[in-house]
Amino acid sequence: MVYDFKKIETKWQSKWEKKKVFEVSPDAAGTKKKKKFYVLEMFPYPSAAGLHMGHALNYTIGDIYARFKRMQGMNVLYPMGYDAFGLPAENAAIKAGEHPRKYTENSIKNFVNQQHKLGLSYDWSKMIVTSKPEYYKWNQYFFLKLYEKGLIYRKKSPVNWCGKCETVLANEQVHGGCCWRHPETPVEIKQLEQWFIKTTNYADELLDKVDKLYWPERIKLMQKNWIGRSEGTEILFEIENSNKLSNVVIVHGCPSAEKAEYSQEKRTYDKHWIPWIKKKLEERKIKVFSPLMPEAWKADYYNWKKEFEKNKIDENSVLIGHSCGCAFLVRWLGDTKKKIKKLILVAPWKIAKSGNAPKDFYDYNIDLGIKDRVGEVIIFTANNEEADGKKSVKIFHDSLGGEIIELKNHGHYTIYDMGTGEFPELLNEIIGNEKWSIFTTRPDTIYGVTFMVVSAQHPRLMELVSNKQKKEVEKFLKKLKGVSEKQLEELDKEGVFTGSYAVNPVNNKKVPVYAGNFVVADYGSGMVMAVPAHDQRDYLFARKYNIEIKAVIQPREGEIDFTKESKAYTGEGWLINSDEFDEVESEKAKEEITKFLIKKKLGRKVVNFKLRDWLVSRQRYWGTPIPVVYCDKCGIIPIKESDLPIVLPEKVKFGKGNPLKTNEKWINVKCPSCNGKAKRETDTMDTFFDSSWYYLRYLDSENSKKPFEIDKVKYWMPVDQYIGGAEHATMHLIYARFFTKALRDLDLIPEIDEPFIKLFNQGLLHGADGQKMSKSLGNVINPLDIIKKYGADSLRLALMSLASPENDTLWDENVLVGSFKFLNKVYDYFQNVKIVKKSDAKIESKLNKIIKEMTNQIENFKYNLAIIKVRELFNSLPLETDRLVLEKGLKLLSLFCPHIAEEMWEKIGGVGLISSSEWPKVEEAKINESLEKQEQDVAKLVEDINHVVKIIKEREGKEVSKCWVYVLPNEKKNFVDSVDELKKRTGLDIKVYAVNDKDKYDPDGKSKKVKPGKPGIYLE
RNA sequence: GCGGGCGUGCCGGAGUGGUCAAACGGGACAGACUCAAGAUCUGUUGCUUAGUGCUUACAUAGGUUCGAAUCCUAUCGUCCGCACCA
Repeated sequence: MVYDFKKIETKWQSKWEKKKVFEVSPDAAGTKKKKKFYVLEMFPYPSAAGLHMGHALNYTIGDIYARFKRMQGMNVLYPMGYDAFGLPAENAAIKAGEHPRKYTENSIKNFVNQQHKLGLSYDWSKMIVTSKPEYYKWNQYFFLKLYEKGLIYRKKSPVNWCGKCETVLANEQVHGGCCWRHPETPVEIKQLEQWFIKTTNYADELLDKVDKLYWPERIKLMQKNWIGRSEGTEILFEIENSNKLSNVVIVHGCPSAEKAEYSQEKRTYDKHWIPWIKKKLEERKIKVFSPLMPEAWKADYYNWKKEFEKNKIDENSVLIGHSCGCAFLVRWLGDTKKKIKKLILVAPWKIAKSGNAPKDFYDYNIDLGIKDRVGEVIIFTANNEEADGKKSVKIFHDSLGGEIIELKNHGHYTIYDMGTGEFPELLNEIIGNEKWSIFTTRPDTIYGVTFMVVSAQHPRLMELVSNKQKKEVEKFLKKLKGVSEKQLEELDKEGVFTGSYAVNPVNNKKVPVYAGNFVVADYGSGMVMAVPAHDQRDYLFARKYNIEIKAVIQPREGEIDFTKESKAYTGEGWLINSDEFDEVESEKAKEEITKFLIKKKLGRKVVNFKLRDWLVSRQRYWGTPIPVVYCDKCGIIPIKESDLPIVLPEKVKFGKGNPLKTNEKWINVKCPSCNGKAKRETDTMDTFFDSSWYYLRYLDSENSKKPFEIDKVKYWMPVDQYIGGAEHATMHLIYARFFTKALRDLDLIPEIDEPFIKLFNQGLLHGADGQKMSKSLGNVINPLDIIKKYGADSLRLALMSLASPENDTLWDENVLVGSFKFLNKVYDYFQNVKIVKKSDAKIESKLNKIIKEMTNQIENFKYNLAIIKVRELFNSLPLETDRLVLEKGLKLLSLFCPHIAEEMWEKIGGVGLISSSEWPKVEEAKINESLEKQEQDVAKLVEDINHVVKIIKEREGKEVSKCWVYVLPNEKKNFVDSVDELKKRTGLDIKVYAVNDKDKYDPDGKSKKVKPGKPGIYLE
């Protein structure tokens, strides 16, 4: 007979739902006294394929825990939701020719249905779906908050571009140089303007607090490695750039009105810092022009242009503008599409109403292509600049990027503001930028520097390249582009000479600067000092290009001789060839050389992190729109909070790339600031943004006024038990931890530092063949098929008995069948059991012992062991048992197999639902160990001795008279005290030794066989 | 390359100093029930001359200990994470 699991399971699933058994709230009657407990599983990414076995495993683990905590009397929040945005849905939808929203909704429906069938005890009233405006509105809200706080910024940066996805990938989404979704597609490096979140601001806290978490050690380790803190020294190297700038052209601003003294001869209106800078540059034999613009106070662009173009401008020119001169230069650069080396804007102005030049001089659109043609952009401004000046800085910066330098009390940079015509900061920008910093953890090897390497991906690489080497470098870069990143990893260390030299600050030695393929552009400064004698990478590079290898660390033992050695010496030792630091121990030399450099203002101690800022822009449709607009006049303007949410347009045309970009209707908006023409940002957010705070939204999922009520956060947070796969060890868990801290500092949530106190990682479930479950291998087991054939209870039981949940395991059909058989047995038992008044003491003892063990095991996720105990219990229950024992036994089973437990509970007349019943308490008094334990004492020993004496006599016909007894040290006393009795009862001369006694006599090695409660006996 | 995990009987897997020839499940074998099969139940499942037995066994080789599957060292195999982070 097979029990009707189908009927039972649907019956109880609908009862639970109807009675809202699992719904909770922080203020419900009677729950105030209860302790809260928040159980959370990593929410799934809904796909049309539906639930897979890994999901089933994960959720069963969480469900058992939630049921356990509930029965223990806690107010348990156990919610479920869907991480519904993202590329795969968009791609799948495109492929299927339907809208991603529809695709996602269908997938979710399917998931919900399947999760119900598993008997999971979620509070469905709290369900969230991240692709709904009611959810992502708050993404946009948080984005604005973070932006306000300065935690979000835009930066042009080399990004990982996947040609298949047609979007940018986070560093974390690049695996082995390829897209994580398309392992065969190598990632290209593109330079794009991107939104970043300053996760690095929290690097220290993220690292420090890892230790406070009750997480699996390996996950903590992965987090630490990911954050990758390393202490070292930053050292300034002067670069002798052979690529001298060709000329400098300075454009002055315009005066408010014509005055008599504005003459060519007197040049009054450019008399700020311009004469001084001109003089300084000429001293250095740098060609400088500062044209005097015709009718400066009228500022006609075309007249100015004519005058300005009398100067020859080329790729090595530096252009400097002051005030409205900046407006001129930027317009001119857009107009002529000229390439230049550097653009310096001093106190720029672009606001027509307050500028001195006519309106049309300012009102033009900035060409966004300028930043690609200008090597470097620097903007000087001041803390006490006028508001419109500051606004202008923002407008220029939004379009041109570059660096903003804010000096104190420089106002509008007139001679009246500054009180002097001297402007050394500017001079420095023109000629003195040739100092590059590098990061090293080995300052002790600085005397061994024989070359420098700058990353081939470095944005400022070309500044270092001399005209002579230009072709070589470009050839090298082209070659690099040709190989995929994947190959690049296996590639030799390669590079090319840039034509520049660096000067070693400790001994003024000139060393060549190479561009290399093995230097990471965005770690440290993107340039390294190379010490081939003591760094393996540098060593290989030096060998390849025949660069000098200079040993500066002498090992404590032996010598190194690079005519013989084939690898660098990276160990410790004492210094050689290092001037005054000779013979200093390398560890000590790190300190001393750093101190020396600090003193000379050429270095400082720094901490570097591997953690990068989080790139959140995605060029795809199916995500949260980033809530900003681009205004021609105002630059980047965030959308007003009251205008949220920015809803994704429903009608979209999918073709190449981001369909938002071509949606004219959606893109064109009015600027929230000036009401002028503006365009929407078309990038959407990385879906990790959604999952970084979803655990907070569950607490108040219906709230339309706020992302959540703060009181609810206070009550429920932090998550007490988080459950999910190790695949999220770095990305999701870092972002979510960052988010919690950022929201805390924005005062949006109370003082909660960490979102997930405890984390449990379930192991991977492999196919029966030991391979990953995958369609192509044909070893996928669909949970729904199993439920149909054996029922959810059997599936849950089998999944939990396969192995310890934290370990990887293999799917085993036999275990499933065994589980099913067991449940049938249980069912049969309850059909036949006779309920009596009192149970056997042995059973009571066993039950209580099992309750005790199981409570512990479940608390620690040792579900597989707990199940063994349940089986043991039911296998030993006699057909006559009392109600209490049966009820308690069923409660133990109910965590794993809730449906059959409810059914049997009802059958024997249990009160209410077993799901809402109380977890059985251990009655210690009923545990009677002696019922099971075998005693070992003196009497038993006598018996054993006599037995052996008898055997020896029978076998060998020998009489024995002496006996050595060996016992464990801690048992010795008991036997030594009874020596007389032993002698009397055996008639032998008995000596008792502890096994570690030195003077024992034991030719047979019997003492080695001694175990607790089992002495070794040697007879003679 | 760096970091982490794992390696147990025919199989899946417990066990992390002694009560371990090793839980529990599956399989296999034998028995009971049955005309028979299935289901169910019981027993056996390292070797053994049956002994308080074993120059037997927890990847391999050493070591620590009275005693090691368990601790240490090295090696091999395997899986995972990061990957040129200076």
